[in-house]
Amino acid sequence: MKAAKQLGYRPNAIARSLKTKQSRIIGFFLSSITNLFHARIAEGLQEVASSYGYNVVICCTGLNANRASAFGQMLLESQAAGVVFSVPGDEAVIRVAQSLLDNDIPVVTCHGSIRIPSQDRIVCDDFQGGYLAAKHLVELGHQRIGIIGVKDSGTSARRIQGAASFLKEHGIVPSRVSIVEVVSYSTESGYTGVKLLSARDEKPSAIIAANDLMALGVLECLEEMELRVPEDVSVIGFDDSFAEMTRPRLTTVALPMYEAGQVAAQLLLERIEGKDVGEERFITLPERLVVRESTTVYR
Amino acid sequence: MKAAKQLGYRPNAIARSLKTKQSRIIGFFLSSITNLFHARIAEGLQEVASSYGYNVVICCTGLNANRASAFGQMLLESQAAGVVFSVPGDEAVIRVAQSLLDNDIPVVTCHGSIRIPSQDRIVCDDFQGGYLAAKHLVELGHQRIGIIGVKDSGTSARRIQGAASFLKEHGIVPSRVSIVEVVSYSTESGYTGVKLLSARDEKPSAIIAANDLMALGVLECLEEMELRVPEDVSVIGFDDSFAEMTRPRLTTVALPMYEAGQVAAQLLLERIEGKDVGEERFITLPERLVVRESTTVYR
DNA sequence: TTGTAAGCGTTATCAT
DNA sequence: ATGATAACGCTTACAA
Repeated sequence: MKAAKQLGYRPNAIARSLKTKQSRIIGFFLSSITNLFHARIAEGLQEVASSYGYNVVICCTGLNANRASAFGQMLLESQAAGVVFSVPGDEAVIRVAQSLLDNDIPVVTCHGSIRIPSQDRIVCDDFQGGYLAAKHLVELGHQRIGIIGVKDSGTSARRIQGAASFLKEHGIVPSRVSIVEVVSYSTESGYTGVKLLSARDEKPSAIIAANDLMALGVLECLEEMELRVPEDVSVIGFDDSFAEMTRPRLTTVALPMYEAGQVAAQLLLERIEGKDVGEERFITLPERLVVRESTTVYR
Repeated sequence: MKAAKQLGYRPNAIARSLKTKQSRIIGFFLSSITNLFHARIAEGLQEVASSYGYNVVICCTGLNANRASAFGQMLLESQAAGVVFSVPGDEAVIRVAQSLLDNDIPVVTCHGSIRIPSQDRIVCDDFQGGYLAAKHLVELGHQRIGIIGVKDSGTSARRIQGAASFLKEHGIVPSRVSIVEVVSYSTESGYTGVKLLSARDEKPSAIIAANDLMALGVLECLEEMELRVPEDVSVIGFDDSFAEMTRPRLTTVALPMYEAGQVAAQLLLERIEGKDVGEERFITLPERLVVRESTTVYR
């Protein structure tokens, strides 16, 4: 040992990997690291991965099938220890995940499509998030609630269900809650959502938008209609992405992405190290209400 | 070849690396991937790296010395092909970069501290960015310009120099440009910057803030003072981070971070593949003005 | 052109 | 306990 230290000996991880038939690389599939959402997952993932001596290599697919396949190929050739997916369930991605699994490489999805074959899954509790949002509004005295959801989005649907569930349980009369659906998670959609809502009989005193981007559009439309936020109508978003940057600052439901990344690493590492965990595990993480300036008591 | 295909042969990258004494891993040092700035670099870096068959592993130091050293160790043991630094020049980081270099692993900095030993460096042209901002304002007819810089920041200083340089060249009388310095790149600092500016004799009709976060604070303070943006005063930021999200949307100077990441990869790859490039290369990338809603013609 | 063998730096097995 | 040896899957140099 003394001689080793004197000579500045450093073990060669490559040689070790050749013998053990496994590198200490964890692949992370995401569409773009530029997305705050995925960046938070990546950070949590890398934190616990590196505390265990594993490295995470980012695989930004840009939703491109060829790129996804190339990453899969590379991960296979590099004898990756495990991989986590945080992407939509495209054909190519599904094939990649399957071939990884076929080669005994553990796979978990973190906020990824249910269509991706994987051993463990981590998701956020959308239902509870919606529930929280509605609860907040009702506690502030609001009775007429508008909800802007996104068509064909499971996440949006679950958020709406959660909100509707709370509203029903607490005696808010169904005719006073208006639900409209728009086509995408965008500022423009939030804007048109408000237009749709104001065409209804009951004008809401509070609006739940399916994410922050849409809430921004809501803010904009409301200003044009000369309604003040929060004095005239309260607004709440989801994600806690840039909610600190809007004026008024957005009240929003925050998603525990950093924690999700950590949990993903933990579960993956257990599989990698060969722990005898059960079959498929399904972890759902609680969401959290962040109250800022866009909501206030009714009247 | 036919047999290989039939049997589903896949070359083993580990074995190859053992022989060639070099893995196809590129390390990327950054404080946090959650920072849009670095995320953009990472994306550019990864894009060209993977087109050459290299993988990038993210090393989020959180500005922590131990973590930085651990990543350095790991990169050495993994026989990393090269590494790029995009972090401040702390003691530990400097030591890491030096030991990498000592082991013949190419190192480049991309928007990193000048104190970090490295073969090539990529930076954005702060001076030209400041120049562009001032030019835009003057072309809109503004004559009384306020500039809010950040103390002890080289970037901020260069931006101010660039702006001042344009102003001087184009006959704006020096007494009409007010420069104040605040302590940090934050919303609060932007806010106090405006207070400082309005204590001066010449009230500016346009304000240049050292980044978008500060510009947001400027917007806020101006609103409190019942000055409209852009009708009463024009505001311009730097970075193009969340400039699309403010109301009014911020005119800002965008930094080519994605491109910087691509260039970093290119230069690094040239070194890795043993091309005979010169000594230290110093690339400075042009910035770009993005005109949105917070600036308009004077009066 | 095709084939054979040595060696990269570990880990694991087997004698000592 | 300690030490020698084979094997991991590739690349490369050299021989046929």
